[in-house]
Order: sequence, then structure tokens, then C-alpha cells
Amino acid sequence: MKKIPTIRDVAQRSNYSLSTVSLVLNNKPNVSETARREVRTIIDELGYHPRRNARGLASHHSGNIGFIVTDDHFSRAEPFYTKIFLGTEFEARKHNYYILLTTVSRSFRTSEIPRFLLEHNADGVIVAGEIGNGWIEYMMEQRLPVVLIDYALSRRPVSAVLIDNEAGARLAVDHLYNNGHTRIGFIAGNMSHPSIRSRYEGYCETMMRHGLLVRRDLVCTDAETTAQADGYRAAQRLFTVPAPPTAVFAANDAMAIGCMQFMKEHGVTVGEQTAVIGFDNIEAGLHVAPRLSTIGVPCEELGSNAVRRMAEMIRDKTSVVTTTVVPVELIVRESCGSNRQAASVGALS
Amino acid sequence: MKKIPTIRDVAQRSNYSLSTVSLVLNNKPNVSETARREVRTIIDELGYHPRRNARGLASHHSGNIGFIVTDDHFSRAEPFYTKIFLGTEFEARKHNYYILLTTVSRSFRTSEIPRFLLEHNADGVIVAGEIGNGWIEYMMEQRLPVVLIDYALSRRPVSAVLIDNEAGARLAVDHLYNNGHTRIGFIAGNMSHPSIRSRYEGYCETMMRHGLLVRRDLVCTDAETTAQADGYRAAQRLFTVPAPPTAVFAANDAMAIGCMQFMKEHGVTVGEQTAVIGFDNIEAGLHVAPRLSTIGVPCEELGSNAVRRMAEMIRDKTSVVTTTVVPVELIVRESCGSNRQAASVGALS
DNA sequence: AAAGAATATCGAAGCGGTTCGAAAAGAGTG
DNA sequence: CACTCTTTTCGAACCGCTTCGATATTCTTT
Repeated sequence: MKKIPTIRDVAQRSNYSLSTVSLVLNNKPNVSETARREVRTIIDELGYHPRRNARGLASHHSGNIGFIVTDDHFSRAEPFYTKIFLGTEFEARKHNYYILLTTVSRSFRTSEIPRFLLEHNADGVIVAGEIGNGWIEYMMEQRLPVVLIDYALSRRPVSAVLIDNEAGARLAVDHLYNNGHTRIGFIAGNMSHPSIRSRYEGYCETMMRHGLLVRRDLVCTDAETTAQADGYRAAQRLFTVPAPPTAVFAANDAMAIGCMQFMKEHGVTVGEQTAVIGFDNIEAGLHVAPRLSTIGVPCEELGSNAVRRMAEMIRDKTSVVTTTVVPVELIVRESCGSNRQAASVGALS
Repeated sequence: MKKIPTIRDVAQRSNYSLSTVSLVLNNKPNVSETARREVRTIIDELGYHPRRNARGLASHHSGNIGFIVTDDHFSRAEPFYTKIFLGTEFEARKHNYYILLTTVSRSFRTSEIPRFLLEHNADGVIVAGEIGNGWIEYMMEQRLPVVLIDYALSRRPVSAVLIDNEAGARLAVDHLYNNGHTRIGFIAGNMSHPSIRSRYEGYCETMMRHGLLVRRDLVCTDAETTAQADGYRAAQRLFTVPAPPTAVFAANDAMAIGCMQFMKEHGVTVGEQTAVIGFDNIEAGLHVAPRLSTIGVPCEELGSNAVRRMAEMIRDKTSVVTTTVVPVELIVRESCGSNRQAASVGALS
């Protein structure tokens, strides 16, 4: 078994000192081109790779980025956070980082502090989704760069990567308006969630821009949650008022599907007669009939953006706070009545 | 900003030497109970945690387990491998390891060797799914412990964690038999896949155990792939022979759904008249009507088993090869006609 | 050509642990 | 009580790399 080469071997064989080899390794200035070339040759020859551990110990950089998500978020059926994680994973590779994933419970508990924090084994932390304030405070205390995903904190200035919720609502309402709808209802579910609120605001703003009335009886904001059943109940209300909506925009797909469920059960033809658009682009939207039109969120990009930002923060040692907004896209399927010909195709897909 | 305590601080404050503190830290023998207690007290007092990097450098253990999955496997719509990964993640935590995930292409390429291997930053590697032989050979050369998940290698002796495919088939066929079916068809799709083959063998064996004939015209093994369309085509054949099956067992859910599709289109009532059981328990099985009965595979357990095994291998420095078989479960829903009362409940779920 | 500035290279001191052999302290024994 | 044999504790070397200050070299400038 061949011995694994160390920087010493490279130094000896190249007739340069340890220090010079190290400088080459790290692409630092003040090394002659000759030296650089020669050292690099030897490195290739030996198949040398510096050890993470040794490097980390000496340089106080672990080369890892922590990724924290609350257990309730992560274990949800929808792979939203899984996708975000994958996004970070792939982007991290480009920047030569590894992602260390850990779930914690929502509220801060010292007993749950991730090992990578205790062991000083992460150069920064990405947090996905809403999380207890204590967590963020803890990491700020440790002077670790932090990037939030899909969760903004008004109190403390922390960098964040967010979904463009308002633009999503705008896309949906615009699309409905352009298809001739004017009585457009909105199912918010629970307005205390910041994303939902933004979607609501986007809805209102767009309605007004088109000179349309935001009718109170066509907006449901009083649910406890934002589940399918809430959409069902909301539809119950929306469709029993005088002059019911000809289109519904739901703040998420689950509620949109609940809404469709009610409509189908009560003889309102989804798509043809009345349009429905959701938000999130969950799998289930593909399995309902007609398939749900929705606003697609590029989860992977949320992740990759966060890593890119994190890499900058670590490199520049800056603590400048930035907020990145990731664009969404309108996905037109059959539930909004403007893509009828595709309706039959999807069946076997 | 308080300075981060080191082992030296602990030593000084406790009036023991570095070495003794280190022994306590690692739960090594030959330390008096008194010393152990006192050192531990100081550790708590100081909130001391050894640094991964320092530890790793000195002990030649990274504390990481690499997780390799081919990109084509990992980017599939079904979260099979994602779940496996999560399984490893959670189990790893218990053993104080971190999982470093990387995707590679199926065939071995030196340009794609994961960084954690080059940088000697993993104590072992878990590989999920079929992968090019070169990869495994490479890791064996590096003398790294390897555990395969859902993929066994006949040539080289490598530990593996496998799904109990045969038992799954047994469960399915037994259930159908117990519900009075005797003409039970099987849709294999592509038999070159080892899992499919095992399922086929389980099917045959169980049929014979019940004294039932394995009719060639009720078994489809000639597809190129194992997708929904293959199930559809298989059904086309199965249901146009004399004495068609009263029950179908498909080697995976996708094909089972395709089969159901055909049946529904051609007036064969699924569940009531003819039973269908799939394999894998994919999401989509919940969204078809009637919902698909299937064999559930505990993906997380595949992952956690692999990590447990890996932890053993690292600890014991053993290279004993083990094969762990993870049991599967029969999930009875409505497509096999024996759970009718639940049929209406699932609608809103 | 000499002095000064800029650039290359090097030596040595860490980084924060583990580990091994030696020394010290206890325990057991005749 | 002196003498082994264990058990406990300790000192020092070392893991593989970075970094800083010192030294050597080359380039400018006058």
C-alpha cells in the first residue's frame, strides 16, 4: 500500500519549501510562475491532495456549510425543503464546500445545538424555513454568517433568499384577467404567514391595477391553516354569494385542490366554466383532473442562491446584509381553462 | 468575544495533563473515576467541545461518511433515494457522523471522484443504487469500508443492505390468494433488473406453494423498461387471453397504475372485479382511483441500516461482509378489493 | 554601480488534538 | 517493609497544513 503523499513530499520532490508549495496550493500571490508550474507538476505526478482536516486546523476554515431546517418542515410530505437542500448541495460542490444537514426543533434548545456548531465545523449556516428566533441569535453570537431561505427576519438584519410571492400573484391574476375574468376570488387561508400575506398583497395590487374590485366576499382570509380542507371550506363560501367568482386564485396548491374538489362536487366545471390557479406547483396538482395551473417555485435555486451568497460572505468576511428574490413562473395547465388541448395528453404521463 | 476553550484550557483548569483529558474525552480506559469526574465537570463549566479538524488530523478519522448515488438515480421524480439519504442522515447523527452526499455518473471517471475521497475526508462510503463497478473497485483500493444499498455485487464481496423483494412478492400473492384469487397475473417489465427478478421469483415460488399454475400467458417479462406505459401494454395482453386474470401483481407501482389505466378504459372494474397490487408504495398510488394497494419499502431504514453497519465496520476495523435484508410490508388499499370501506375516506386526504 | 523597493522563497512556530512510552502512584504479596 | 505488578498520569512527539517574519533574490531608480 502506497503511502498517501503529503505536502512535505511535494516540497522535497520539487525542491521548494513547504511554504512555497502551500502558497501555490492556495493560489496566493508572490510566487514565480516557474515555481507555480513546477510545483503543480509534482502535485499531479504524486496525485497529491491536501487533507481537509489538516487544512482546516491550520486555517480555521472547515470547508463546510451547515444547513438547518426544522424537523416539522423537513418531514412534510411535500419535498419543498428536500429540493432546496439539493440545490445547496449542488451549488456547494462548485464552491468546494460540503453541506452538513441537520434538523432541529423550531424553538431554540441548547441540547439540540447541531454538532457542526459545537465542534466549529461549519464556516456558515443556511437556515431554511421559519425557525425560532433563538437559533438565529445563537448563530449571530457565534459570529457565523447566516443566510435564511424563504424566511425573512424583520428584527435582526440577516441575509435572506426569498420567493417572489408578489410577482407570483401578479402572474396569476394577470393571466386570469387576460383570459377575460373580472370576478377573481382569492383564498388566503391563514394570513399570518408572511408568504401568504405577500401573495395577498400581490393579488390586491394587481386587481387594482386592472381597475378590478377586491370584493370582500370573494376573499377568504380567516382559516387557521392552509390545508386542502381550508380550500374546500373557502370555496363553500365563495360559490354561495351573489355573483360568484369566475376565477379563483388560491395562495397554495393544497387549498386550490380543495377548492376544485368543492367545485366538482357542486357542478361547477373547473377550467371550462371557472378557472382555478394555485401556488407552489406541488406534485398532487398533476394528479387532479383537470390538472392544476399554478405558480412554480424554483426550489433548487433558492438553495443555490443561498450557497452562492454564503460563499461570498465567507470569502469577503463581510456582514453586508442582502436580500435575494428568486423569480417564480406561471405554469398553465388545464384548471384555468386556457390550455384545453393539453388536457387529454397528460393522462398517461 | 470569549475565546473558544481548547483542551489545554481544560487541562490547566482541572490540573490534569492534556493526555488525561484526552483519555476522558474519548472514554478510554485507565483513567480513575475521580479524574474522569473532575475533568468532565470542567468540560461542562467551560462549555468545551473538541474541534473536529484537530481531532481528525491527529486521529486520522474524519467523522464523515460519504454517500454516493448516481445522478440519474437521484434526480428521478420518485424520492426513493432522497428518503434513503434522509435515513442515513438521521442515523448518522446518533453515531456522531456526518453524511457527505455526492452524485456521480454511473460509470467511473477519475475526474468525478468525490472530493471527500481525494481529501481523505470520509471514513467510509455508502453507495445507493446500481453503480459502475469501477467506483466500487476504486474505493476498495483505497481500503475504505463500503456498504451498498439496494444493489448487490456478486463479483466482489461487499456489504449490502437490500430490500426483501421476494418476501414482498410473497405478501402480495398470499394476500390475493387468501382473497380467493387463483388466476393471478404478473407484470415484470424488464427482468434484467435484479430487484424485478427477485420479485418474479417470489411470485413464482408463492404461486407454486399454493399449488397454482404460473401461466405463461399471464406473465409479462418482455418490456424494455418498467414504466407506466409498460404496465398499460402488459395489461393489454393479459386481459385479451382466454380466461384472463382476476388479479394482477405488478413488479412496481408505475406499471400497476398503467395496468389499472388500461383496465378502467376497458370496462374492467379495478378492486371489485379484478384486484391489482403494485410494489414500492409511490405517492402516485394514493392519487389514483381506486387507490393502489402495494408493497411498502421502508426507504429510511435502508439508509439507517447502512449507517449502522458502516459505523460497525469503522469501529471494528473489520472487513467482514454482511448482507442485511430489510423487510417490506403489504399496504392494503382499495385496488385489491379487500378494503372497500376505506375507499371513500381517502378522497379528501 | 549602489541603494532602495518589490518580489520570491524559506524556517519555524503554531493550529488543537491523539498517542506512546516513561514515570509515578497504588495494590498486592511474601 | 521491600519488591513486583497494575493502574493512573504525564511529557513530548506528531498529524499535515497555514502563516508570519526573516532572508534572499530580482527589479528600479538615481
